[in-house]
Amino acid sequence: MVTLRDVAKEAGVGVATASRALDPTSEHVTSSARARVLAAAASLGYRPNSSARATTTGATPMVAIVVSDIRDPYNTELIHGAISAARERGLMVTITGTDHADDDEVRVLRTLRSQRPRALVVAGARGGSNSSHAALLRELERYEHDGGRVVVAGEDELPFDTALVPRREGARQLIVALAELGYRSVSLIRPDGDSSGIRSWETGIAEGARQTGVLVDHVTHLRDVPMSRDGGYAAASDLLREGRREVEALVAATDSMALGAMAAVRSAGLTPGADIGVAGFDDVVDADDVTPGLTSVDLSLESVGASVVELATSAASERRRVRQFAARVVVRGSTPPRVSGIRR
Amino acid sequence: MVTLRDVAKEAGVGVATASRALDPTSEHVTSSARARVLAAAASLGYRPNSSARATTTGATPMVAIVVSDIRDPYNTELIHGAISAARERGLMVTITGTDHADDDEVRVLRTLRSQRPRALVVAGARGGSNSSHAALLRELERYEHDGGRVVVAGEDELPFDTALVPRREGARQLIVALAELGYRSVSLIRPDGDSSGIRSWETGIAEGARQTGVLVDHVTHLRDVPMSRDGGYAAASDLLREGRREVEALVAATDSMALGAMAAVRSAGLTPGADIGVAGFDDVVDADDVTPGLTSVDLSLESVGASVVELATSAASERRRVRQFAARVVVRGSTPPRVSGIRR
DNA sequence: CTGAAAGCGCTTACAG
DNA sequence: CTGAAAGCGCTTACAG
Repeated sequence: MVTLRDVAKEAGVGVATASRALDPTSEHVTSSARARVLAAAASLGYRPNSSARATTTGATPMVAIVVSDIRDPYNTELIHGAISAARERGLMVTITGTDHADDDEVRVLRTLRSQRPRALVVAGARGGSNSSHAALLRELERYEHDGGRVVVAGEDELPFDTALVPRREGARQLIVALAELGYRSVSLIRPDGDSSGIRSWETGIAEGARQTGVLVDHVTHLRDVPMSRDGGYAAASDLLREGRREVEALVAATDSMALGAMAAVRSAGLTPGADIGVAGFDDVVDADDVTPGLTSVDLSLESVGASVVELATSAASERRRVRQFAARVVVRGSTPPRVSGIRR
Repeated sequence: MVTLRDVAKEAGVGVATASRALDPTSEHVTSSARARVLAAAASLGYRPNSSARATTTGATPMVAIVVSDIRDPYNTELIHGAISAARERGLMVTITGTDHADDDEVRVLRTLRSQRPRALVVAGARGGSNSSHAALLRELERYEHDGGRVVVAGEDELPFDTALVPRREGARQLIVALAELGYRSVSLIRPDGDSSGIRSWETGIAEGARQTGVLVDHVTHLRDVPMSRDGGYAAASDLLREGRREVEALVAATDSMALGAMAAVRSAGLTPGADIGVAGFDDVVDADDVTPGLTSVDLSLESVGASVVELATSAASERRRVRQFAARVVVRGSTPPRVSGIRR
């Protein structure tokens, strides 16, 4: 491996000068010295050893992102925004998946501390026990205490700089949009367990309901269902079997649950959209590819991802910063206009 | 930050002993010394500085993966396999996206060399010019020459250890499956441009055709279409407009193109499946969520991802290793059985 | 088995 | 502006 020493020798300067010449922000170099060093570096194919640089300066050019599952398009969208923003700043992004295990998250964080990343990004809404929450918090605080930066992407639930996913606002807008389409009564399809993301969504739904007068059936599902396509299918099946035909639309907490609900509607011999509206949340599935297209809410996840990197790299501020983003309802065929509560 | 020195002092041993005690593979430590060091490390919350370790040993605990677009489920599946395998080995995975720009890939690789990752994984089939291919190859060889490992995930087109995505075999099996379902004549929907991935797919299709006697219409599309849903829509629309009604199925190079093709079939007033079969490739979309479900080919991408890490971490072998994986056709409603060429 | 010492490749006061 | 030197936090022969 060619080292700074080699470059310095080749350029006929000391290693200190070579180091300065290679640092674009350093001004204490004659331009001729800089030119010679740059030429030497190029001809030798020199690449600074960033580990060595990191042990000297204490700062790594990495931002570490912890997500539950890297296959989830929700996370992927966010990560994509982060990678682009990181690249603009000459940083690398490291991804770790916890596979949904809460305690694993703590373990992963501990491992990550070895890396001394410039910032640790925790993505996704937390649910789960208070004890795991406390353990997580302790680990993150320890990290910040050691001079690292912690940034949260998702909910406003941890005392660090946060890029907020606009779930509440998005859910509110969705109900408003449905009201404008003529829906007067909807039923929620949601996973069980208590996650902050779901809470935000419900809060937004309730706000929209209050604002528009839309009736929201906060039915407790007959069985516990997971946040997945199958969960949506199960919950919607139960609901339809109960025969709550006064419900004009199923409003699901995620797109995948909504897709499951659509399948359930079909299994019940009904047509999604025409007979009963279905709406999702997140707009990450290729909602145009299902039939009918799925009405959903775009949560600006790419911007959230970019913001996370911006927060991580900007000068630490004395007070906690919280970034807001816009949500946007995307109406598609799964929620056609209704005329005064009567099926079209 | 607490350092090894602090741990050693706390445990009442020298820093060398502390280092050995913390290394599970080192045997030259009394178990009592080790116990004291471990206790000290735990109570101090010590985490080894992996940059420092890396500058000492020259080896980083990172595997860097370069993909075109991190949002592509194809890549995501592969990355997920890699992350899991990496975690088992105590390694981290770094992701970089090139956003499909070939020369960007070279630039990214150059940046990555600074990181000195244990291995560089290049994922995805290459297309493009010979010049960019040459530049890429040069960069990778330089990296290997410096003692790094290069692993390719995708096609057999670069002279490094390779985990092969079973495109050829998968395409062959698909045609065989279609033949068994009664299809006698299919038309290909493929993107233009010349990529090794598409070439493999076509080779497999041709093999299947030879084996089964299925007629493959290697029609050149009327216009250039991209490898996307819209591309599939455009190509299929042209084809249907031409009125090649003797074609019994559209076989697309990717799932997204197939979804576009399905939409085109519908726009033409036909029903996908019942009137004309549609098949995709990769099985990464939630093919169950479209109606009818999309017949596709599972390419074992998660295994490919895991294999990449295995190749990257196993002892370097004097000869190049190529790993093979199985493909599996998943038949769904978009290709119902046909009775002797007559529509059911 | 153990510790002092050298060395990994950088950066950055410190004196010229 | 420039270079010799110290130091970042580790690991690992080298002598006990």
